[in-house]
Amino acid sequence: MVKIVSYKDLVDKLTDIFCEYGYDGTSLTILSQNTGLGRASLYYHFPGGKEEMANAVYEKISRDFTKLVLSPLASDHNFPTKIKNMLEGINLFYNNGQRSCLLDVFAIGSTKDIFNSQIKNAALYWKDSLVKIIEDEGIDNNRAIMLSEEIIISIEGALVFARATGDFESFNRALENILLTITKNILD
Amino acid sequence: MVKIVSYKDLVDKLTDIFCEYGYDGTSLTILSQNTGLGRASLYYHFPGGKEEMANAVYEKISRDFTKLVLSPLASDHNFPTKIKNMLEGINLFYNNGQRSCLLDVFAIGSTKDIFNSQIKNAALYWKDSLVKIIEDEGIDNNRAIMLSEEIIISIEGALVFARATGDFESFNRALENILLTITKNILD
DNA sequence: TGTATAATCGAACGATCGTTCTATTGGTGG
DNA sequence: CCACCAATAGAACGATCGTTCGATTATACA
Repeated sequence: MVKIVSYKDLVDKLTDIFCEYGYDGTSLTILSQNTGLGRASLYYHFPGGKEEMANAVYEKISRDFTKLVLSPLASDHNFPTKIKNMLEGINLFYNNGQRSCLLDVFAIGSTKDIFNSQIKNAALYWKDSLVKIIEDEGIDNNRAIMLSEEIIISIEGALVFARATGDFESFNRALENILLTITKNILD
Repeated sequence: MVKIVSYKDLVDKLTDIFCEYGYDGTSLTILSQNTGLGRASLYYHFPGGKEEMANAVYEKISRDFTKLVLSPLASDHNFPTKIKNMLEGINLFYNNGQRSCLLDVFAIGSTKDIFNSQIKNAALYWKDSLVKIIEDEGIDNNRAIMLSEEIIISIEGALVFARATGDFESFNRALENILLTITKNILD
């Protein structure tokens, strides 16, 4: 186990734990054992307890998503490069498809109502960003919306499929396939 | 609330509850309140307790999935009809995309290890069924595999996207789009 | 080196967990 | 009408939940 020596390490570890057990399935005992910190020590860093830990994890992955997935779309590279960089960011964010639970953890159980609107906003912002750069390539709005949804759907579906089957190489294949399909559809 | 008058009604209700709260998030108190049955009464029907209830729910949705999604693929209709019937089954199974949690509930938390292999088998069997009927249309194996994965990925992704955004009409649009794309790709 | 404070910990709290016990109700066949 | 059993429910069990307390150790600065 990687030794925890900083607050960042701690949040990283908490992320792994919540992903593995889910929010409701993660007990303070599990958190204590897997971090190596006593229960009271966890409350020293997060006075708000389990909910504050989940918030810290959510904020971390929210920042990661913005940095790795959204910011490439806002760069001034050409269209294929934007998509390519986004897909590479996706691969990093989801750890080659092996970390598909990031969304599920917060979309299920006690945390559902808390994070629902934030997840919705993130999904819609992602979609709008895609629509925008596709329209910039001369595609009309309706078709840009359709293509954008197809991209996101393919990515999320590839995650679900990879986890369900345990075939994580299918995730990389799916990402490559998306790049081929979208550039072909746009730049025909 | 629909009154529970049979064992089937009870399992249906349990399915709704587990979907809403997740396995770990579903307490006996919640189960008792939402079914209208006392805690001990639930144990009369399910001596194995919470885990047996989850098993009953899983077996129910497993039967539903076989009946609604898999059996259309094994029918003796022509190819487009098979796909069309499967997609209609998907729409019923997932309740117009509003019940996307069916898989997630069992793929996360305490139930993960129990149902992992069964979920994997179901996903692979689904894929193999698709590969088989696509090959029957004269498509070579590699391309049939690719197309099959694309279909499943699009369906699962559409579920995730619809739930994340709350836009459940997008689910129906995605299903229609799959039907168009696949029949066009196969019967060109 | 002494001291303030950051960081840790085990123990214990009340509440709730899943489960079981004992008793009571409702319907059905003799 | 009674006897039997399916089905119900409330109360209580030990265990674990998330949380808090009091006290101890490590660290950094004067």
